[in-house]
Amino acid sequence: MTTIYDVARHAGVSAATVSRVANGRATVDPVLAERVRQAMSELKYRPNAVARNLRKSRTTLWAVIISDVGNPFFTAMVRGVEDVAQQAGFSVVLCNSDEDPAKEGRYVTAALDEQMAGVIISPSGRATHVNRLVEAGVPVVMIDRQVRGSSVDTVLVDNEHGAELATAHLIEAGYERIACITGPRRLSTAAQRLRGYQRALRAHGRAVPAELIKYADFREEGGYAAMAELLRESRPDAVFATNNLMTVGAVECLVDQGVRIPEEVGVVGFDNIPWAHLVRPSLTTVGQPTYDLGRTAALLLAERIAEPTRPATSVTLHTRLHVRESSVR
Amino acid sequence: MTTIYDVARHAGVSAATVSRVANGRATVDPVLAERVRQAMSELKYRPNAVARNLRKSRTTLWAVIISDVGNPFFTAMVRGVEDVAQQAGFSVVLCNSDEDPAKEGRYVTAALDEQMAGVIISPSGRATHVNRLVEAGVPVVMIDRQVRGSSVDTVLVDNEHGAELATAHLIEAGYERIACITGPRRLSTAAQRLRGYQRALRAHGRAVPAELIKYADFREEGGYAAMAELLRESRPDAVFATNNLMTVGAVECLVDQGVRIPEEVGVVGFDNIPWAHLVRPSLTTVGQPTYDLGRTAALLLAERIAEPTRPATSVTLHTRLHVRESSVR
DNA sequence: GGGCAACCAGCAATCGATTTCTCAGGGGTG
DNA sequence: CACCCCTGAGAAATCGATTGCTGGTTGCCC
Repeated sequence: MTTIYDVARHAGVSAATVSRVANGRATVDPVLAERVRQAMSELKYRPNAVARNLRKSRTTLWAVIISDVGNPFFTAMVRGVEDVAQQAGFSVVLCNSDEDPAKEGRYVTAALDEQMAGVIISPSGRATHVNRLVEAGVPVVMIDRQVRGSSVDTVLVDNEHGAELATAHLIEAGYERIACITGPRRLSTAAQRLRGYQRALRAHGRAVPAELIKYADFREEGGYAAMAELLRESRPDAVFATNNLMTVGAVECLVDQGVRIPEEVGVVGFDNIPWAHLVRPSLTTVGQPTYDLGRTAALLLAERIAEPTRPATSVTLHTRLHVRESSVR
Repeated sequence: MTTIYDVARHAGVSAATVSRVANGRATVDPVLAERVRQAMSELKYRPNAVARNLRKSRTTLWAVIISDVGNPFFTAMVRGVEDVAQQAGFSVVLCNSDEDPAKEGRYVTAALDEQMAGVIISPSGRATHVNRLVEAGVPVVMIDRQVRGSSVDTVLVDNEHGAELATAHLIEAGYERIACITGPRRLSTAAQRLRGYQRALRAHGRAVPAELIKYADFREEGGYAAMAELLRESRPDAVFATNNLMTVGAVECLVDQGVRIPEEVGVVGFDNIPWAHLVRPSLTTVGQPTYDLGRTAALLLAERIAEPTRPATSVTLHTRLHVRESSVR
């Protein structure tokens, strides 16, 4: 590999001058600068990023810690992050925590050790890991989920409102026993969407029967199992599932058991489901602006890096109900 | 941040000794070692990975360069890579080339600058970028696609065979005018799958009419457009699409135009399609062992890092035809 | 008891770029 | 004409960890 010293020798200047030229510092004689540029291109010089990182004690990498790379919701988000990062001169390290706080912790540690320039995290539990980053002075943005006890930039959607719309829609479509399959209690999205569901029921003068609420794991299997339990125990005539994978699981269960959608059971899911319109019946969903969620988080992170002391802001983006066949009988 | 010198001072030893303890070198007196460990935990010492990287001139990061994070095929693969990487003590940087050689080139440059320990790449075009890595001595594994003119470890599936099975299945199901929507000519997967299609036709004594072959872009829109053209120009009664997104696009087009599947047009797609069984009619696909593709590539990369001079190997995994409703009338 | 080997800790060099400090030289001003 | 200021380039320190080399100590054997 050619180093800055090789270039310096070749151009007949010192390494300091080469560095100055490479970084666009103004204080270099144009003639010398040209000679340096010449040498750089002749030797195909590329600065060693690791050495630069050590000296500057900061890299050009962002860590994006999400809980499931297999979930299209998160990858769409990552795409938004990546596009902004690229623009701003950062690369994105994607980390998959699998909803496991220990794994999340390991990635946070790695982000600290590697001196990442910033972290975008969809926290899978308590505030501990996020706080470690904050305490170390690493710029952080929380995305999709929030966690109590940390004041950091946050990008969310109006979960409660979206869930309320979805549930109200089912009520207005004439369903009576509307169940809710929600996610792990520790996740803010699960809690908020459940709250929206409850609020809609109350607003329509309905009871909120505990047996119609199931806590699952935000995965396909969990949705399937929860739906199976519901069918066995309390025979709902509609179900609101609080994320995409659980919606798919619930539908699978209904199909397997020969329950007709939407005639016997109406279905609404939170999150976009890729090709929701190809599934028969097509699925009614609460759509989220996933890409923009990522974009916004990335923009916030870039701003925080530029201006580390400014107060934390929280951005809420809007969801939209897409009514399709699965909820209209 | 506490450095190795802080620990050394606190434990009353030299930095060298701390380093040796931290790296588990045997040549340290157990008493001293214990004192060092004590000091490390008291000061919450974490070695600075960047400094270590500089000294060792190599990191613990792998770059995985794929052409579409939005495609579940690639993310499933990444998951396989990640699990192995984690085990072997590496972190994964996910890079999205978007099928754009220029963007791919930028990521390769970044991988070189950052001294990544290895690269897994699904090359989007010519050999140039892969060769830059090889020439720089960076361990590389090609995945999913191959590129001529580079001898590097490769993990593929039996594309031609899978395509042949798919096409033969359509022939045996009684379809007469079987079209093929394939991907960009420069991609080996597109070429091989097309070849399998042609071979199956010939093996059954069929002509291979040029008007039934469309080249598209491996994306949903491309599949849609190609299907629309086919319907307009040459009225096929079946279609074989060579990747998942184009299959979805083709089906959308058929649905939009009110063409019944499988009665009027039979459909088989290459690649798994998430929830293929929920789509009505459920889609017949050539399934690939995506997770294992990633796993295998990661294992090869780990081996090559351990033993850089061994000859390049090429692993071919097997596809499997999943017959569902869309191809049986 | 002396000599030699083995062991082990520390010094100092090193990785490659950045940046502070220093100093030379040119130009301007009194 | 002398002095000062300013510009710009180079020398050297620095970031934090690793590692070859050196030399002191201990232990074993004759």
